[in-house]
Amino acid sequence: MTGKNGAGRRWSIGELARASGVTVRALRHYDEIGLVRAGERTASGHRRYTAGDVRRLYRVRALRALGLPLEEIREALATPADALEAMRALLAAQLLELNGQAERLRRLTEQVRDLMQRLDQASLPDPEDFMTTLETMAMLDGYFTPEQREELAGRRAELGAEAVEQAKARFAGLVEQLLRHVQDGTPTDDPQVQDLVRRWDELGAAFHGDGDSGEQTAAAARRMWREHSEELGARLPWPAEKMAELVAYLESARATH
Amino acid sequence: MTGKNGAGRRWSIGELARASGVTVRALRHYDEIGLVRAGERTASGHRRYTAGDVRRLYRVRALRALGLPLEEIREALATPADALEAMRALLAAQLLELNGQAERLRRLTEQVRDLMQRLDQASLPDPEDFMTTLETMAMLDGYFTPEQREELAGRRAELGAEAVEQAKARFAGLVEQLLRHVQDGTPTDDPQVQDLVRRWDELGAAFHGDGDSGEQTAAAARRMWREHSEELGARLPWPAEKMAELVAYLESARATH
DNA sequence: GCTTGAACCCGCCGTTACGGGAGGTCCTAG
DNA sequence: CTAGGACCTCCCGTAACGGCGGGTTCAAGC
Repeated sequence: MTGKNGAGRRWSIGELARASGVTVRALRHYDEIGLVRAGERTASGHRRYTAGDVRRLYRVRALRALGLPLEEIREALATPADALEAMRALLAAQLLELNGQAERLRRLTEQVRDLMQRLDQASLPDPEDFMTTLETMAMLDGYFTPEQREELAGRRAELGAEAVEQAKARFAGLVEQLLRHVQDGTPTDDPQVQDLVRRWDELGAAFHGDGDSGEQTAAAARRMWREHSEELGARLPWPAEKMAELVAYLESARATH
Repeated sequence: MTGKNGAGRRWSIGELARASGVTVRALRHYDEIGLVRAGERTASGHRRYTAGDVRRLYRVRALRALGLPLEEIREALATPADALEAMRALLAAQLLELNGQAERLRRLTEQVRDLMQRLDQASLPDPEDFMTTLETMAMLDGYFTPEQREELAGRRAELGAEAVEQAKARFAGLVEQLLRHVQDGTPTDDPQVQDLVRRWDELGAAFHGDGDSGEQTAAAARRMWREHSEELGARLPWPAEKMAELVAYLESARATH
């Protein structure tokens, strides 16, 4: 009787907008990018949407509500055969994507919470301290993977605050002694120096962990020190250039096996 | 001795990019929007970053890594006094934001998973069926709040698949009987009609739930039927215009108390 | 001093999914 | 016949840069 597209209701863009809850602007956008075309136009150019167009719009909206980008929706709807298979693939991919996003969100939330905790409990009086913490965080970002950062944070929590303070004190002692050797020009293969370096590395290992992943973390830390000794040194009670020398001295000492 | 800004190292934009891991383009962008300005320029216009600029960059990167928009970072860093309080507020707001995003992600994931399940277990052979499901989902979106959708899904799961099928069958019976009354022109206050309407509403209540929230859900459903009887009716084994009439008939019957 | 390749400059277009506005045309009711 | 909606087509703006193109400038080697 009636041809496939000949008869049936038509919707103006405004009517369709009201019926579907999509804005007129968005409908025009979908038309423009060819996602949901108005099947017909009046002589004067007004859009006329057919029932088929309306159904397509609803499909698009459903997939959009799942968070899919318009481009992927178009591709999925463009597959006439194997439509179900395409959908399965699309949804599976989206599920992966969402899981990834959830994971990133989890990490971010964790970091923000951690930072707030430091703000609340740690050094109350000095804004500079906190700012410096921020700066250091950004540096760490470039060198450690998220997993490594998580491990480091976990290990610090595990050791406890007083153990960390104790380690810092021991670290300060090592720095003082080593700086004196640097000053005196003691050769790096001197047994005393080697012993100090060994204790330094052991101290670090408590934070980096052991085994292969611990070694990678330690390597990342060394690389960071090598490339940023100035900035990192500025936070310590010794002059930055001294720290740079010290880092070079340490590397040299380690190189002598 | 040396003035506050007179001495000290300067970084070219490329050096700073390599040292910080930020791209040259991003650095120029930060400069352009006034977020991290190069404190100096050479006579020919090349950017020279001072140590202060570098520190500011690291702060910005740290806050950016927490997901904060550049505009908020600028505002937070612009607060000289009360910097810590500003940080606290900033992070607290960000935590709320992240929680909101996580919640939306959870909902999306839930929906995608649900849809995949339908794809896998339900009507395998017909792509049209699934597409129609999609279309219906988009309609529901406009009428039910996320909470209502969740409740509806929960109640359906709770009732079980066979109970849902049984309800559908009873629903079909009611439609047949009511359509006959519409055909015959039975007045809507006829006791038989009123009884059918009562049974109809009871059937719906099993899905909508009871109490105030159930009534709101039911009202949303009625509104949807009123405004979309054509499209929804197209999925049922009765002609769409018959369903539109039926909806009007039902409304009239309910209006006669 | 000159050349040359790398580094740097600025300005502009593109990305997503539309929002919003300008300026003009069309439709329908009174 | 006129008023006021509804509709049309450009076009700019969004966030945070990426990536051109075309033109200086710098630093090192000869």
